[in-house]
This record gives sequence, structure tokens and C-alpha cells, in this order.
Amino acid sequence: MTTVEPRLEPGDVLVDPAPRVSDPEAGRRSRKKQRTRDDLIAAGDYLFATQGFDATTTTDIAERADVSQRTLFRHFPTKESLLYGDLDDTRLQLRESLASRPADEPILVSVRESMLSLAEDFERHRDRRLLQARLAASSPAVSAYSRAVVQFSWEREIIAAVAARLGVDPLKDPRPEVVAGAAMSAVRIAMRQWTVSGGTLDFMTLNAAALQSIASLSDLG
Amino acid sequence: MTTVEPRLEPGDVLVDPAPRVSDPEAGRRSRKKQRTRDDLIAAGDYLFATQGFDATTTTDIAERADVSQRTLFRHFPTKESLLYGDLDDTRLQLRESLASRPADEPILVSVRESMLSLAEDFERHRDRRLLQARLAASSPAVSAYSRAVVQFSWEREIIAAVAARLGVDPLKDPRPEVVAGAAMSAVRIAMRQWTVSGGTLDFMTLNAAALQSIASLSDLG
DNA sequence: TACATTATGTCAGTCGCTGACATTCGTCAA
DNA sequence: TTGACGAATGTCAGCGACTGACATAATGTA
Repeated sequence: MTTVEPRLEPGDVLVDPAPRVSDPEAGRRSRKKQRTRDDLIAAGDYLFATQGFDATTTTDIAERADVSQRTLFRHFPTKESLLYGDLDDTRLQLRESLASRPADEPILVSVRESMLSLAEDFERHRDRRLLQARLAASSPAVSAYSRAVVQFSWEREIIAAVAARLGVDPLKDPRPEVVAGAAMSAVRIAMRQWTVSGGTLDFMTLNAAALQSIASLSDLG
Repeated sequence: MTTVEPRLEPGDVLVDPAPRVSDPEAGRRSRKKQRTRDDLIAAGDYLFATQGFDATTTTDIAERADVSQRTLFRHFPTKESLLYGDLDDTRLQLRESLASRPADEPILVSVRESMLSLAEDFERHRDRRLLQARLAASSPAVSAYSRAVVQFSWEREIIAAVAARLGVDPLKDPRPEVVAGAAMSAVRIAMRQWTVSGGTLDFMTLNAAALQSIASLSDLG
């Protein structure tokens, strides 16, 4: 790595509606498909963890999963998306969490509580999240993807939810986006502290503390 | 564009300390160097504006600037950096603006005022900023770069300044990053509104309005 | 069993980007 | 002025992410 550099693309990101676990109901074909998908993720995780993100070739991953490189790219649009395969699951979970908050609850509380559901997700997929965080710390490509694709997708959910709650147009009223920006910063801090602790600290607590500081911003003047 | 996708890299980004305008003092050699650099930027701007970012090849740009593609990459680490060539100027200007605020001024005011210096920058390089914004809206690669590299570099400046002012460690106290996150969101909104207006609206006013909403967040509960 | 689907393999090719090496040209001291 | 040093450039070969096109094999279905 010399200086900077780009490689990424936000926009959508939907990486296939693939079911989380092989559905025994859905014929052999889709089960096989899910299987190669899982194999690819496993191969990627292993190689990324042992060699690092940049040093791992998509061809390496495909070989380890015993498929052609072309097949890898039929399952995942990019190398990065292979590392964040379950991106949509998390995003939709966040959306549901936001939608399920009582309408009369203060907005900052709703956002705070919903971000805690994100913390649950981190505890649940502990190893994977730690791997992603460690790779983001060592590879600019990964950290850029995390910011511009993953976190951005979360941010949009918050913006939409807050705007809906306030009954305003998020393109005109700055508050939804500002709230979302503050919340995302809080989550980033919690993620960072959680990561350096090797996942031993309680994400919930970290996240709650960081989110708490949003309400106190006005004290700063 | 089908789905998502990555391509980027935050980290640093320093793209050469190149002087803004040819310095008549510095010998012919550096003047020529500056010249090809300017030519490359002009060629890139023209082609990006007429064909779009993705549809423009680095070879196209090099040919139009009448240099080899290799030379292009000796001046700019990536295609994206060619579009945001003066990135460091803006960042350092923001840094100075933050540093020049009186120490007894409320922090949110300092940040707000400094972000307005960013607005000046936008007015000054109006056409270029508009081009960048339009391209970011049409190319995921550009918008990702803007978020993960450009805006992130601004964010770090704010975090550092706020942390210094509060006398805290930004890795422990969440407030600097939360303030920065909120401020960056405000700037993004202002940029967006300014862009859709075709640069006719007053960036200062838009930015000030968005930044103002930060202090009122606690009203949201 | 026959036909339509779909996942996969193969192959060639594009594009961003880099290392290595040769050449040219500005610089600067003798 | 000349000659040597070094910076900027050109050329070329190559890597790696990704894609379109086409063939093939496996699966689902009438």
C-alpha cells in the first residue's frame, strides 16, 4: 500500500436473497447452490484470516472452494461482498427494529434501542464481525467498503425511519440525516472499542454509552 | 451498474504536495511537471463531464493530455484521485480554520464556523465541486470515494480538533467523533441541496441551517 | 422420456494499476 | 561550455478484479 485508493461502490448492494441456512424444503438445486455459496464464504474467511484481504486472490478463494473463479463472481458481485455476505440480513433486521419501536417513544430513544439490536447481531456473529473489523483495520479496500457500503446502508435505514417518524422530507429537513450521522459515529466507536478488546467487552454497553452522548451534544455549545 | 461494488481505499490519500499554480520561481522542470498535472486534470474533467466517470478510461485521459498512461499514474494514485486532486488543500484549509477558532468559543460554534470555511471553498471551486457532486450521484465508485476518502479526511480533522479542545482521547470519549459525524451529515445535506440547485443556492446559508440542527438534537428525546 | 431451466466451466478480453528498464531533458558544478 | 547526475517520461510486460459469450451438465417438470 503506497498512498490512497479507491475501489468500491455504494448504491444498493443487495447480494442475492439467498436463505441463511439450507432450506430442506427447496429442492436439491437450490440446496447445492446454497452449498457452494457457503463454501465460498468459508474459503474466503479462512484465506482472508490467514493471509489478509489484499494478499488473497479471488482465484485462490475459488480454488479452495473448488469452483471456478467465474462462479465466485456469479454468487458475489465483488471480493468485498464475499466478506460481508450477510449484509442485507443485518440491514433488514435494523429496519424491522426501527419499525417496531412505539410511535410515541422519543426518537433518540428509538434510534438508541434499535442500534442495540445491531449490537445483538455483533454478539451473534462474533467471529465474523471481528474478522471484518480486523481486516478493515488492515486493508483500506475493506474499510472503505465498510464505510461506503455497509455503514451507509444502515445510515439510510435510520434516515428513513427518523424522517417517517418526524413526518418530514429527509431531503429538506436536515435532522434525520444528522441524527443518523451521529448514531453511526457512535456505532463506529463502539465497534472499534469492541474490536480492540477482542470482542470481550460488552458491545451493548459500549454502544449505549456512545449513543448516550448524542443527547448531550447541545452542552457543547 | 448491476448491484453493488467496491473499489476504493481510505487511509491517507496525500496526492503530492504539488503547488496550486505554476510557481515561476521554481525552475522549468517543476513547471513542466505542474503543467502535465494540470493537463491531466483538465483532460479528466472534460472527459468525465462529457462521457461520465465509468465510461472514461485512464488511457483516454492520458491520450487527451498527450502523455502515457503510466505517467498519469505517476501523478495520481488512482482514477478517482484525479477527480479530487486538490483534496489536501481543502483538508488543510479546514484544519487551519479549526485551529484558528478562539479557545473559549463553544465547540459547536467553532465547528459550525469552520464548516462554513468549507462552504467558501465550494463557492471558489464551484464548477469542479458541482462536477464532482454530479459524478458522485451517477457513479458508485465516485460516491464511495467521496465518502470513504474525501469526507473521511475532513471528519478526522474535526475529530482531532474537538478532541484537542475537550482535552480528551477520541478513542475513549465518543463525543468528538459524534460531533464530527453530525457535522459531516450536515455538510452532506448542504452539498446535496446546493448540487440539485445547480450551485445557485447559497452554500453558506444551507450549511449553516443544517449545522444549526445539531444543537437541537436533544429536543428529539 | 423429452424439454426447458439453471448452475457451472471455459475462454477471451477489458480496465485499473505496477514494476522494471531505457531514454530524454533540466540542473548544476567544474 | 561541457559533462555528469537525477528527475520525469515512455515502453512493455504482467497481475488481479471483473464480465460477456458460449458450451455443458445437472435438475426440475410436463
